[in-house]
Formats: sequence, C-alpha cells, structure tokens
Amino acid sequence: MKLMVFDGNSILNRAYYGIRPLTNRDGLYTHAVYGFLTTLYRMEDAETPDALCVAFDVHAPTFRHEADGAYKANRKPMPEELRVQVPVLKDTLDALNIPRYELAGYEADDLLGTISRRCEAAGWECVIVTGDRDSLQLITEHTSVRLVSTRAGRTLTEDMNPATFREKYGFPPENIVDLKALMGDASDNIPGVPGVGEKTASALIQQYRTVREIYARLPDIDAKPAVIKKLTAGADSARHSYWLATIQTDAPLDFVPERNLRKEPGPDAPALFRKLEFNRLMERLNLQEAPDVVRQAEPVGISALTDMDALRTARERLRGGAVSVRTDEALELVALCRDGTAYVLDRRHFQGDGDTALQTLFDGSLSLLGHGVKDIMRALLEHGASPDGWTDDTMLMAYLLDATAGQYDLDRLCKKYGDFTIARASGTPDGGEQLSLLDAPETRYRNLAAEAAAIAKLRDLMTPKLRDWNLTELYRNAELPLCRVLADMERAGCMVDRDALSAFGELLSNRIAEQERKIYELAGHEFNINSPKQLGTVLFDELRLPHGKKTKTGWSTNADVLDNLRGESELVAAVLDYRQYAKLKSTYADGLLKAIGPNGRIRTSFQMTATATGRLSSAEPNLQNIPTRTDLGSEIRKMFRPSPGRVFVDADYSQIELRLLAHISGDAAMQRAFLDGTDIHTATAAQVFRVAPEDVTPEMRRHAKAVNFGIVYGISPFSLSQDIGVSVAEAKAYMDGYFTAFPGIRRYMDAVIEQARANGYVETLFHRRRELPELSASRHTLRAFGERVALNMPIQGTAADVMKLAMCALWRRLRDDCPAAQLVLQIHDELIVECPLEEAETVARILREEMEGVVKLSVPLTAEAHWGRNWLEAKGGSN
DNA sequence: CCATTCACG
DNA sequence: ACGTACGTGAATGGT
Repeated sequence: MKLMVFDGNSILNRAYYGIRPLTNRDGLYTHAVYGFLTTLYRMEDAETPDALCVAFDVHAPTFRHEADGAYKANRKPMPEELRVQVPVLKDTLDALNIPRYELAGYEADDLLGTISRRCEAAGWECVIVTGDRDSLQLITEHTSVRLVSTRAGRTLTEDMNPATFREKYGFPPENIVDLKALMGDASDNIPGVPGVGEKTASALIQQYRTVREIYARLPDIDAKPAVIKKLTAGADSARHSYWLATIQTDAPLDFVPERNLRKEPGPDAPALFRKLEFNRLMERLNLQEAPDVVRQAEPVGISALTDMDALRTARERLRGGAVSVRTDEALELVALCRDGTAYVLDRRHFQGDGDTALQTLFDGSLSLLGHGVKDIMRALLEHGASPDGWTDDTMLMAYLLDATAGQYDLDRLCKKYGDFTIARASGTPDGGEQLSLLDAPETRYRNLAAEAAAIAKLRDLMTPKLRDWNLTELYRNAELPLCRVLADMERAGCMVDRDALSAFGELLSNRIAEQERKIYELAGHEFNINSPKQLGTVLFDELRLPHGKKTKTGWSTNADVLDNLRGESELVAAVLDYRQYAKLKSTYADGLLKAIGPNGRIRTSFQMTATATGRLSSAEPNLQNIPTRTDLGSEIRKMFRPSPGRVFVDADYSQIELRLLAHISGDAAMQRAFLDGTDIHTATAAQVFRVAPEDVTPEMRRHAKAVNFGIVYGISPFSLSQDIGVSVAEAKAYMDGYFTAFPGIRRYMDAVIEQARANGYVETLFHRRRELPELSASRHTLRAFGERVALNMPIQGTAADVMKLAMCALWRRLRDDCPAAQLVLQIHDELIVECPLEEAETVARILREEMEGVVKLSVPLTAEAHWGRNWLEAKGGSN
C-alpha cells in the first residue's frame, strides 16, 4: 500500500508564485488553490497511491520558536492574496474528502516526518510531495520525496529516493541535517557554524557523515586550521542548529494510514467548484451539481386553460404585470407565467377554435416577455393573434451580452447568468428540444411553465447587465422592435419564378455535362470533379501541374489557385467553368426550387443571434448570397419577382463602412472626401498616388479600392499584394501612402487595438460589444486574428446597428404612409421593398429618407434607390 | 462531423 | 519565425 502526503503550505506557495493572479466573479483569489489541485491530481496520476492526505503548518508558535526566538523570525508575512486562499484550500480538501492534518506546536515538516514513519511502521510506502528540500532528510527505502519546482511557469518534479539522493549529494539522506547544522539556513534563520559555508560543510559531511563524528575527531579532522577554529568556536551553535533542522518523526498526531484511503468527492464539492469557477477540474473529476430545489425556477401553481371563460379570466388576471411566455414551435402549447402562477393553453382542447383561443389570449393587452420573440410573433401572426405587447426577449439580451456564445438555449443561459436550473418534471436534462411527444401532457405543461418562469428570472438577471454596458438603447430601439419587422418580412417571403428557375437548371445541366466530358477526356479517365482530393490527384500528380497553397488535407484546388493555372491546361479552365455551373445548379437552381412554397414564394429565416458583429444572417434558404457578380449568376436575380402589379424597390447604402470609418476615426481628410461628395476610391487614389483626381487611372482607382477594403479588414501588405497582384513592397508602399494621406486612420487603428487589449472587448458606436479573448492568446496567429477583428468589428457592427435602426424606422413609416408596401429582404447594406407599381417612386423616396436620416454623423450617409420588375432590374438602376 | 469550396456583403 | 482580410450559409465529399 502506498500513501501520498502533500506539504500543504509549500505546494500552495509554489502554485501562488507560479501562476498569474486570478479571481473568480466575486473577486476571490483562487489561482493558488487551482494550482495546488492540478499539482495534486497530476501527482496522483503519476503515483496512483492508495491513500492521500495533506499536512499544514499552524500559525501558532512551534516548539522551535519557543526554544529559539530568532527561528524563522526573518520570514516575510504571506501576501494577502495568498493568505486568503489558505482557508479556501482547506475547505476544498474537506469537500473532496481528502484528509488534512495540522497540529499546534508543529510544522508541516514534522507532520510529514511523523506520517512517513507511521506508514513505514504499518508496512506502507510513503511519498512526500513538497517544494521544500528540508524534507529530503526523511528519505528512506520506503519513503521517497517528490520535489516540486516551477520554472518559467512550468511545474517540474524530481523524484528523490535514497539512490537519486546519494547520486546528487554524495551522502545518505539523513545527513542533510548534519549539513544544515554546519552551513545553517539563512531563510529559516538557522545559524549553523559561523564562517562555514556550503562548500566547506558539504566537503566535511561527505567525508565524515555526521556532526557528531566531526566533533568527536576534532581537532584531527582533514580541514584547514581556520576551519577547525571556526568549528571549535561554533560547537554550541552547530548542536543547536542540528536540533532546529531535525524534523520530528514522533509528533502526537492522531494518524493511521488506513483512514486516508482515497474517497469520492463529497456532496458539497460541485457547488464549491462552481463558485470557484474551476470548470476544467469539475469536468475532469466528473463533478455534477445536484439540482438545488431552492435555486430552481419553478412556478408554484399551474392551471390548464380548457375553455374560453378560463382563457378570458386568465388574461384579465395576467394583465398589468410582466408575463413570461414559452411555447412549442407550432404554438399548440403556450405557457404563460406571472409571479409564480402559470397558465397553459393547449390549443388541441379547442378543436376548430384554436385560433380564436390564441386571439383571445394574445389581444395586445398583455405585457409579454419571451425567448426568441421574432419566431413567436411570426407564429402569432400566422394564427391571426396580436403580435403586440412584447417588452423583452431573453435571447436577444443574451446575444447583446455575448455575441460569440453561439448557443442561446434557455438552460445554458440559466446556468451562465443565474447559476440555476430549470425544474423540469422529465424530458431531456439538457433541455434542447425538451418537449417529447412521449411525455404525458401534464408533464409537458409543467416543463413549459417552468421554462416560462425561468425566462422571467433571466430577464431580471440580464437587465442590469445591459444597462451597465450601455446596451439598453440598442436593445430597445433596434433589436427588440426588429422582431416585428423581421416577422413580417419572413411571413411575406419573396416570389420566385419556378418555371424560369427550372429551365435555368436544365441549361446548367447541359453545360455541366459538356464540361464533364471535356474534363474526363483531358484527364484520360473519369473521376469525381466535386472531390477536391480526386481533382488534386489529377491536377498535381497525373498532370504534374505546379501546386500553390496547401490546405490542412492537401494541395488547394480553389479558384484562386486554378486561375493561376489557367494557362497550363485546358482542363483547368474547364474545371473552373464546371464549378461555376455546378454551384449555380446545386445551391441556387435546385436549392431554391426546393424552397419554393405552394404560394410560389420562398420564405427565409432571418437569424438575429448568429453573427459576432451584429449583422443578421439568412438561412433555409440563405437569401443573402444570391449571385450577382457574374452575368450568368445574375440570371437568378431575374427570377426573384414581386407579385403581379407590384414592383421591387431596392435601396443600398453607398460605402457605409468607409463612411463609418471616416466618422469613427475622425480622420479629417477622409471626412472631407465624403463631404465633398467625390468618389471615395478615386479620392483615395489621388491622395495615395499624389495626383489630381482627374489624373487617376482606372488601375490606380482599382488599387485604391482594394486598399480601402483591406483597411476595414485589418489587412497586411502581403494579403493586399495577393489581392491586387503586385509585389509585397509595392503593396506596403500603397499602405504607407494611405496612412500618410489619412493619418487619423492609423491613429484610430492603433487606439482601437490598444483599447481592445486593455478592455478585452471592442464595441460599436451604439455599444454593441464583442469580447476578444484572442488578444491575450499566446499563439501569434490567433493574436493577430484578434487584432484584425478588433479593427473590423466596430465598423461592420456599427453598419449593422445603423441598418437595424433604419429598418425599424422604415417599417413604422411604411405602416403609416404606405401600408401596401412590404419589406421583403435585407442584405446587410441593402433593403428590398415590394409595393404597388404606382407607389414605386414614393417608396423609393421613403427608403432613401429613412436610411439616410437614421443617424446624424460627421459625414453624410447616402442611399441609392431603384425599382424594377425583378431583383436584377431593381438593383441595376434602370429607373 | 469536419474540411473544402464558393455564393454574398 | 510565422502566416497572412472581416462576416455569413449551403453543398459536397470523406472519415
């Protein structure tokens, strides 16, 4: 059997100085405790002992202090940040069921000595883990010492047994006390023999082993007369030092090895670890917090609403206060909760009157909060119920508080913001799609009601956080009202010409077949052109074409690479054509056909919490990436059509990101360019290349445009050179010229990165925030990425804020002035409204007014609006 | 489920 | 010495 005993104070001390300070949310320092535990578990893994315990010093004076007032009197007091962690460590060990020992009047070393000897007496092996070399004297055939040290932040251990000790020191372990008796120990204020240092003492001990032997043979020992004189004079001091340095092995400690056998962590461990935020350790130790009834969100009473009277009564009871709502996707079940009282509507109880039931409950008179309000509104509108009255959306709140979280399901948020769990009666514990049809109806009611209760609780927890981060305005003026706007847009959908799309698919099929034949012929055999792996084999192995960039899995075959190989083989051009056709067919022709509904319209879903910058995204299908850059791709846009008798009005912000950069950076030259109303890329070229605007060539403008784009992304000279096909030196010269022309931009870029580093986040003009942990990463590439994000997010994000505000303003304006008009699509800086032909000019004017006037900046925001019979026409500007 | 590619702003 | 532009979603191949 083997027992491992830790020198508590020593290991905690090592951890404290080896790890950079860290506190939990409550400001409690925890890093030394964390370091202690990682050391403890690493050692346990290495040695797999049967038993484990920890020994501590006590503050009270020990027998050594009593005998010698100077003993350890030079010790500096523990830093406050370490001192507070001692009781935390003791609590943690108790929670983990790891025994700990301390004894008034004795140091940890004496307990280590006593414990190791008791182990030996019981026939056990003992391993002492400490950072302190004093314990080396305890080494025997059955007791070893693992010496822990930290170098450059890394924890190293040295396993010392009689053999390794002897090899290192040249004498047996027990004689380390004799060594100390001669040389003393400055850090413990052990005097030793005055004038005798490490060299002399070490030589003497190697030769004579013990102090007793040295003094017994004095003055005939093999040493210089001066040393013998010092030894003679220091005899008492040596004897005293020997006593001080000797670790006691017979302390009156209540210890038997068997009581220290390993045990599972106790019931308090999960909660304590959560409080200390030791999440990695929790996972490693498989600690799971038992549901705590007190901290669960649970409504007290639930009533099922089974008839119209009950429905009306409930509505009146709920009126006037905040009602949290949770529904299933189809709105068949609706739970409403206020102050711990919950009602559940099961529409199936109302047979053909289900919609009436919903309309009765949702009549616009209640003050509502929900999770994912846009989708609830959309469903309410489908059933003719009122979409009004929503005052909060916990999903949007959570998104504003952490745009990079990725997942915003209720369970996660309860854990993250409230440290509570939803009291579900049954169902999946993680709650994702928690409503199982297999659950009894009552169970589903309970679960839904519990979730509604959790929403209210979450709202209360997140509201002050939004306020602290100045996000309340953005939340109230943009995110929340946008739910209604998007619900309308999604409901409206967009008409697509099914027959035209189908015919286009046929055309593409033919072209694909044609290229396919050509490719197989040139390759000499058939293969899967869609497989980059197989294509790579053909191009780079069989045809031996030069390869460019590599990917994680092989040589890249992307359009960039293939374009450079165009001249090498006809096959390359054929592959590029094939790819273009295949993309158009699979994603657009076939993909969109599948998405056309029975009414001939495609309905996308606008995701409000998908991006890290604040932009929307569009999915199932994505209508924000319909082709436009090639003529063939643009054909698809012709098939997006308004209903008969109506037109599309399309408006887009011109250069919104660069205008925002000019505003936010305060660069006077760039602001002037926009105030003068000149073409920004031409103006940039004139500045960078130091020519008059009229002398700017198309190539100069093209390069300036690339620089402008690059700046917004946090570009490097290398990437710019790749983009526009010039040397890195030339690209660098462009950028230098740019920063000379617009010195405010460079100042801004430096400042934003500095702030991001200091704060750990960046924010938009409207305080939308993105956390940037990448900036403190150790990996250079990740840090560089963080810097680029820091440069881009405030610009892209502010543009998103502006667009959201404009959409809300536009929606209200159209509702009041042009009720027949309907917003249908948003593509980041572009809006599409469908309206009657005769209102086209009015709507175009309204679009421009609302988009341009939504915020007042130091540079004008401009929007161009056009209308037409299809998307391509409306954007093209024929009107 | 991940990697690659490519469509968009 | 290193790697190289921000933000998305969909289709496809391959493990």
